[in-house]
Formats: sequence, structure tokens, C-alpha cells
Amino acid sequence: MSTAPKSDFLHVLQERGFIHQCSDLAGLDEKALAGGLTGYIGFDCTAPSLHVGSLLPIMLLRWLQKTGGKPIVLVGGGTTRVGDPSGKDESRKLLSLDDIASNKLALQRVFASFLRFGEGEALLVDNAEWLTNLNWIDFLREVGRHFSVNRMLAMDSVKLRLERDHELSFLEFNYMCCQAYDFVELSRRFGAALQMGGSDQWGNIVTGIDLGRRMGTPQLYALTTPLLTTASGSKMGKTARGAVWLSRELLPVFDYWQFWRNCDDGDVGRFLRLFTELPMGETARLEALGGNEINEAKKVLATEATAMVHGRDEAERAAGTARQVFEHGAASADLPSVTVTREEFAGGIGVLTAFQRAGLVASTSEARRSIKGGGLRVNDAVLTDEKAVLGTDDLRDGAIKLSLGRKRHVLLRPS
RNA sequence: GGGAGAGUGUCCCGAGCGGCAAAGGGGGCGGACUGUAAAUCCGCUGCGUAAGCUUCGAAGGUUCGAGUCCUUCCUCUCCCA
Repeated sequence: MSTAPKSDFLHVLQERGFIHQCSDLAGLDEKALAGGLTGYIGFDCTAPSLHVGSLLPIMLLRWLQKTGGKPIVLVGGGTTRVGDPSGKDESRKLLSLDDIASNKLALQRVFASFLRFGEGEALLVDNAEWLTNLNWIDFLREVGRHFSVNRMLAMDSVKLRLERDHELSFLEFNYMCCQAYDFVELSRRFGAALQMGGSDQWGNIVTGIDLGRRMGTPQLYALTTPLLTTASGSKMGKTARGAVWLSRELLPVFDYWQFWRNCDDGDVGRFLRLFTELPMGETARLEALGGNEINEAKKVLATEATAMVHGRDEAERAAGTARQVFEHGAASADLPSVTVTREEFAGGIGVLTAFQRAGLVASTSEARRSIKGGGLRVNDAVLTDEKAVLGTDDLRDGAIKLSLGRKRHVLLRPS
């Protein structure tokens, strides 16, 4: 880290704070400078979409492409079939092949907004292509003999387990080997020289480099990002309502915008650097805003980060909706909405049911409690009667505005 | 294979003489104060618009009554082999 990187790629990553560890910064810099650096990151397809927790690695691939490199998204179609052992106490149900396939599609869709795919551009490959056809004995003879158990035992992830006498299953041990082998395959097939990932992936990546050396690939490199926690110390991307998804089917664009808008003051600068592509001068200016003014920075952050995933138009619209709702205290037709059938509406809907239907509370019992605490509002009026029934009289511009607290609003419309 | 211990409110940790919808935290949500922030203070945190119903690893049993006692089973941890 003594000398500043010369390549655009590493220069950007360093000044924006993406780099936690690198196996050989100078060597990688040379390689990037020579042009055509191919790097990849692996993603499991266990979930129906990606959430903000994966955003950091995604940004790495994006920067790689922007600075002239070639990013590869490695989908863990093969490894997912085995089941990642790290999700331990849950009885890990094996995902059906159909689920894996549909999750993979969703993954593709998310990446489409971050990377350019096509001839000579970004690539999306599935490790099922080579992993599922492996023969156990052949694999042991050709690849397995290169793994040094001595080395693997010395790795932090393994060592910790052993020292604490925690069990480490053979499957887990092999998961690491699969990942290492992926690196070699990607090097051979596509000339990938760099694998990136979160700091927890360090051991796995380095094992891949080691395997590559023994199996005669060109020099491989590792680069990891810092583990991202919020200023209040919690893990990023999980809220009580669930993960902050990157696809609008799972999380409305407005809610995504709100997620960024509501970040801690202390996170603004870092997030601007990591999750937007604003020039450093601009991020520094915004970060320096104090007191009330920091809110302007948060709006910029929210809009920029949202634009990256959902497009500029959608982001601006979310910003506009927020302005109406929070700064003018008005309803907005663009708030997330939930529809109920006309017949149901005609008969009158109890408020408890209405709020549950809107997804603002999980159960009618919870709705009841929230009413006692004064947290629910109908058309901006605090709700006090849990027996109240909503009907046509409550419609304002064809919808009823239901609110939970100051921030969460949903429109209920008859359809 | 032998011995010791543990699994509690579907977020986590964690008390629980046979009367328990179950102490206490953390987290989360809501309210007040603010700036849609942080900190602080207060409230809520099983389902059910009622009666009531269902929770303490699983299944049985004892009892008017079981998280608590008995039996079997499952899972995890520790010690010996």
C-alpha cells in the first residue's frame, strides 16, 4: 500500500475504500495496467434475488468493467446443489433444480442493470458446467493431490473451528476445494486472473491461488472488500422487514430509496463512495455537510444508489414521492399500493384487516397493539378505534392512505 | 462404545419451588424530542376484531393442572475409549 496504484482499476478501488486485503497489490496493478484484466466473483443462487449485502461485490465488478477490465459473474449452480454448509442450524433443505434455475434467472436480471453483457463484455457462467460432471476418483487424482491439508488447516476459518473443538464437516472442507477449483477452471476457460469477494472469502480465494500455482495456471490474484457494518455496528442489508432486495418485485423502488435515505449520518460519506459513482470531489463535499444539511447528502445518496439498480427515472420518481409525502405531508399516487376487490370493499373493511392486508402489520393482533400505541393512521388521522370500518367515505382520490409511524405509507385501493 | 450436560416465547441471548401466555436483556417496531439521523425517555413485541386458541426439541405417560415429574426418541456440546 506504500505506493499509489497506477492502474485505473486499483486507483479507484483504493480511493473509494473497497480494498481490505490483496494477495499482491503491486503485481495485480501491473496486470491491470497491461489491460484486459479478467476478474470474477461467485454468487450462490439460494435466494430469489440479491440484496444490498451483495452490492459491494457487484460494484467491484462494475468498476472493473468501467476501467477496461472484463468481469465474470460466477453463479454457483453447482455448489448450490450441494448446499452451502455454513448456514448451519437450519435444516438445510436442498433446493430443487427448478428453484435453482429460477433463482439463477433472477440473478441474471439484477446483473443486467449493473453490467454490459455480450461479445467481449461481461460474462455470466455457472459452475454447474464443470462441477456436476466431475468424477470423484479422477478429481482426486488430478486436482485433489494438489491440495495441501497442512495449509488448509492453518487457515483462519478452519483453525478457529479446530481450536474451539467445533465440528467441521468433510462437506465443508470440500466446499472450499470446489471454490478453489472454480478459480482454476475460470483461469483456463476465460483467462480469469482475479477473484474478488468479501473479507470472509479470503481463505477460499487464496486456496484457489495456491491450487492454480500447483496446476500451472498463470499467476492468480485475490482481492477482498472490508466487511461492511453500519455506523451503529449492525450488519448491512437486514432490516426487521427482511432483506433489502434489489428487485422491485420483492421490494418497491420507493422503499429501496427510503432505505438509503434513512441511513446513519456517519455512514453517508462511506456509502457515497462505495455505492454511487459520483466523483470523489463531490462525495467529499456532500460528506462535509453538517447538521440539518446532511439530509441533502442523504437524498443524493438515495437517488444515486437507486438509479444504479432501478434506473434514473424510477429513482427520480421515488425522490419526488418522498418529497410530497415527507416535505408536504401529502399523499402521493406513487406510494406503494395494495388493492382489494370491489365486492370486499363495498361490504366495508375492518381497519385491523386493512392494515394487515397492506402489509404494514403481520397480524391483526399486531395491528391492535399498534393502535393502542398510537402508531397507525388512516388518511393521516391517528386511529383510535380498532373496530372502525373503512368504506367509500374514506376514499381520497380513489385510495385510502394507511400509515404506520411517520415513514411507512401504503395506499389501499379498491379495484 | 462408556460417562456428564444442554435444547424455552419460530430474530438472538436467557431465568423459570407442578398453577405460566411464561422473569430479564439485546434486537425490532411505535410514541415523545429532532433533521425521515444519532443519543435519551416512554410503550409494545404468540394467534384471534369476541368467546377463546395454540407455544418451551419430538412422541407418549403421571396429575384437577406439566416448560417444570416419569419413559422413549431426536439433535448438539463436553469428558473417557
